[in-house]
Amino acid sequence: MGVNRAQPRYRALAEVLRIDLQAGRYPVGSVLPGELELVDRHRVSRHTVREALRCLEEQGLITRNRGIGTVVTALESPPGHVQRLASPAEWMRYPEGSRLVVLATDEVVADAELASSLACKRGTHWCRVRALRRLKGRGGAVIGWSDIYLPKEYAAVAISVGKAGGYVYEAIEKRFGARVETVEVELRAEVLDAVRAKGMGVKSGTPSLALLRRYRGREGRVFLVTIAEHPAERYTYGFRLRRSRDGSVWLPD
Amino acid sequence: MGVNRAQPRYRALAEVLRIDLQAGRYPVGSVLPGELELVDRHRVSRHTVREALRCLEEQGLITRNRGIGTVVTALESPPGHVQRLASPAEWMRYPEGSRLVVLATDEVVADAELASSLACKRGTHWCRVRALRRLKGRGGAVIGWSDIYLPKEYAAVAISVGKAGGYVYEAIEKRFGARVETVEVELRAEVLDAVRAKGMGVKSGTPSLALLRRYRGREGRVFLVTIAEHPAERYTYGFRLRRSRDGSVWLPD
DNA sequence: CTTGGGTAAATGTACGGACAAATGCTAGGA
DNA sequence: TCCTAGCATTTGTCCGTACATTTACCCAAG
Repeated sequence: MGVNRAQPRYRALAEVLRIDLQAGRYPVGSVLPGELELVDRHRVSRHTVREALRCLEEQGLITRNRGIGTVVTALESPPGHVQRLASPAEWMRYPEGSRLVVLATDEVVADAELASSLACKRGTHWCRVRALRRLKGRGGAVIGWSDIYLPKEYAAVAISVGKAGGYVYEAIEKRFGARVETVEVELRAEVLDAVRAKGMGVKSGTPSLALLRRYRGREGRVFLVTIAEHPAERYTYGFRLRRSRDGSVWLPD
Repeated sequence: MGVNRAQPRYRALAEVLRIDLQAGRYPVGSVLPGELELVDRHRVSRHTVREALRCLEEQGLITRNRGIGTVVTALESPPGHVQRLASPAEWMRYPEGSRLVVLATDEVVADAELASSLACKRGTHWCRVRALRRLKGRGGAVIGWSDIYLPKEYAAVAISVGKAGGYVYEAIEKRFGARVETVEVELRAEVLDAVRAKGMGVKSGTPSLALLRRYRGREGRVFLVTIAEHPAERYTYGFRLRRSRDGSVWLPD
């Protein structure tokens, strides 16, 4: 059993299924044959089938739903050049850790631009917490400016921002019994406006990394949006990836 | 068996082990008890133990080595606030795909600044390929500028840049029998210099997302470095994450 | 027509066993 | 001394089985 094969069976099966997928046999949104069906077809154990499906799941090609089946979510990743790295990555790791220092809490009404960022209608009311991100320790350097937007009904958690550990979204989950299902992240370069530049003590017009995170619940409801600005001279984001066992994906190191 | 538990056993075990780790019982670099040992200690099957270890592996806390054992690689991620998202993420997905159009290939000698980017000594010689990234199709918009640096001994693959699909690092692997083990990614905001601004047809001084990727082989040897610039007005990087089954990590959607 | 329960189907969890493959170490021989 | 063969240890792969949990669907009762 399992002697001297170049590739383990589950990986070979994953490869076969991936090729089937990309050949159009199972379009996006369709349901793959059940695990037991695959057991019969390929004459392997269910364990092997499940390992194979796990491979495809890690590559983001399928999702598995109890009671429903295994659904195809993508056929493949577009052949970019060097760009496309399927990469588990820690998002935003600060050297030594950092903390938020709240500057102000107020209520704002979304204008056109803000509405686009918050994915809401113009005129919607939000609770906004403005804060500086500093390195830990007395007099720690300011490395960023965060604006945290909460829907009015969650405004109560505003006071917990900057308090001891834990994420804002976790505070909302705990307090209101909701659950964040997805996060949308947007990243772009900007030049700092005067207010934020002054608040962080850098020159107005400094290039800055703008990082937006939009937390959504089950039906797409927006729970929380944070917009962080990091001046180039104060902060560079970096991480390292290593190859997974089978070489198909990149993992954080 | 397995009736009405709030949490499956493997996840509970993962939690226990994670707490042990963070309590300092197994310092970074140390070897965890073997799987069979954990089977005895916790009175569960090896399958359950392995699932638990897989959880910890996905969180980046351990790595498992056949014949050696399970090694602790991290105790935890520093307690940021909203920032820290353990997140498998597709890195750089362009809308509709894009292609590289090579502008020039030349040889450069690393000055102090470049040496820092390329993680080499000053005075080292590199083969540099300069290229524009455009959306596909005739007259596709220019969305970025890439500088690709190759060590002199790999200069032969320079001609394959921009040619049909596949990554540059894969070309190196195939041609020279090497294997990329890790990738370091650095991200920051910059203002474009005159040359690149002109090349992309934007105003000099435009804010730009600078993305550096440093590919390394087994002994840390640098195989390839790419530096991509994306003007803010031309490109925003975005992706979506969803929660993993057990809620411990974020996966690409 | 709506609501409820029951059933079938699908994946998830968990147990058991066995052998393969990689590594580190040791003992023995050249 | 050095090198190799072999052994013990550890994780990887693969098989089998059973039951739990979730979901979709049908059908009967109200």
